[in-house]
Amino acid sequence: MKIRTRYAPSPTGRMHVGNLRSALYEFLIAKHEGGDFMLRIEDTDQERFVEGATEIIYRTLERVGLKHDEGPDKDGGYGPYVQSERMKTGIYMKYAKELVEKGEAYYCFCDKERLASLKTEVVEGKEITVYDKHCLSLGKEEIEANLAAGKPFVIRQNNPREGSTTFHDELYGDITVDNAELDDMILIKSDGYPTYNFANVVDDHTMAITHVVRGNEYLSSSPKYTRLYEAFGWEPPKYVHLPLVTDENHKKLAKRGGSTSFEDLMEQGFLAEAVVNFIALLGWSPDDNREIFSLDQLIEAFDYRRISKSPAVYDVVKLRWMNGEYIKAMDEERFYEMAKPYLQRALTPEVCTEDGGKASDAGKGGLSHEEETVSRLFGETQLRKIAAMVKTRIEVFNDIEEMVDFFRELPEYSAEMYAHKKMKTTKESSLEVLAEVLPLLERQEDYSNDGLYGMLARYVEEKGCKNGFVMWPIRTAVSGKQMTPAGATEIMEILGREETVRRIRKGMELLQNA
RNA sequence: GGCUCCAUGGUCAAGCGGUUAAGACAUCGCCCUUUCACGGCGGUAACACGGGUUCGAUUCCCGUUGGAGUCACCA
Repeated sequence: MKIRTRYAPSPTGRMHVGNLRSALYEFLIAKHEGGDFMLRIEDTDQERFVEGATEIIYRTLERVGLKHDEGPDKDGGYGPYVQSERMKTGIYMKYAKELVEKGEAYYCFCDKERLASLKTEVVEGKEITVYDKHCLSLGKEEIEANLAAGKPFVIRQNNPREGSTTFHDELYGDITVDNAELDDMILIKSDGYPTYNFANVVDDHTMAITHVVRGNEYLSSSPKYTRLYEAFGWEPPKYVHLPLVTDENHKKLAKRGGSTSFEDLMEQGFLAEAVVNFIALLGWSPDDNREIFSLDQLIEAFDYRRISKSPAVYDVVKLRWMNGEYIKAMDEERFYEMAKPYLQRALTPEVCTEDGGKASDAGKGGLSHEEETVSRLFGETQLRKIAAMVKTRIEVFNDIEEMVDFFRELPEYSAEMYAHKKMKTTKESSLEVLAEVLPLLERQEDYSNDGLYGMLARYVEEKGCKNGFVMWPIRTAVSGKQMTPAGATEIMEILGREETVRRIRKGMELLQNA
């Protein structure tokens, strides 16, 4: 039988990496065996609904390449695919009533006050209530009367108090729970909407989902679902509960708390492919030692039996590393196009960016003011050179700015930076070198990297010292940085003679006053 | 607290009765080098504990401890 899986998010905000990983695994499980993957929007909670959240879901799935075979925008004959729309068809109420008739569910008219009086204890700030089946004993007439009077009601599942319920999970095996543990959960809310729990079961069944894949926070409520399937006389789907993705404190990843949403990651300059690759390995590993996988390779390799059972910490440091690997592997042109906006932002003089509005207003067709300035100071050729320097050294695009901002403006730096034990340089030796090199630079005709390097190499030879002895102070003077994405002469080539000379003079000044 | 699940280095993890217990990230050191980085090489670092079962347990069973999840008219 063809596998059918679904991703069933509720539109309540951005997608965090845990959600995204569920979607990915659901997609992979289906696609690995040529099955179908569908998208169902679970918007039964009108209060938590966030405007635009559905669009975020579409955009994110599209961006990472998880194409759904069926969904709100792609009817596969099992629609509608949005729960609020399904509700209009009366499907949930119909099934709920079926259960009521079978004695597997019942109307409940208890109000908030009565429910509150049921609260037994407070544990870790959470109130624990167990419904006492009070309304189960209501007579038919009473129920009819209440209904006729328009009294608000919910429909509750009627779980047995005796015995136990067992369900099978593909990863965790058989799990058995005493029925006494099963609360009579609400199926239909007083606003007429189904609860997640109920809608889920009805939809998964009516949409012919074969594998229910979800986070293992649902593991403990699964017996209730199983009871529902049994009550209906439906065959339960195969369950695959996924190990949790946690934060560094080993707590379940929450929407709030840290920037763990996919959108955040994109804003920080991560690549969608790298994120997908990384989260695929959070809870799953291939049967070899490979770590870099494209989505297609994942589909090929993904055997869900190899999903682990223990939770995985979401480690941004490793994600950064992996992103860096993807950046290094990118072709030059694509990298340049992606890096360009970051470079421009970093290289544009403050004046132009101080007022963002102005900067963009200035662009009357063609180049914006910002682009104009950048192209004047750092034309296309220069930009490309800088991009190439930075490519193998960054992990995320946001790293660019800090790495290249010195091109725009020499930062304040300490004279101590000139002293480097490994290079055997001191402040004195540095001053001497700078003073000797300055006239050579002023005279230098070929101001290319090669030309400059050749000239300095001759100077080094005459002086009879090591390369670094000369290069270190020069690089320090022209960059003012401990670390730069390139060597001294490459930097000089980009800065040009005038600016280099200015910066070296400044360095000498700094050393003289030190 | 009840219930459920989980347990190999700091992190991701391989292992599925007999291994010098892989690999990756991080970290440390060395080499390379026009600093750093990149790259190359190497090091430190783990089977939570206690009982069984077995000729032999990281691996199977039980318990302990620890961690997590869950206990809503949220999903």
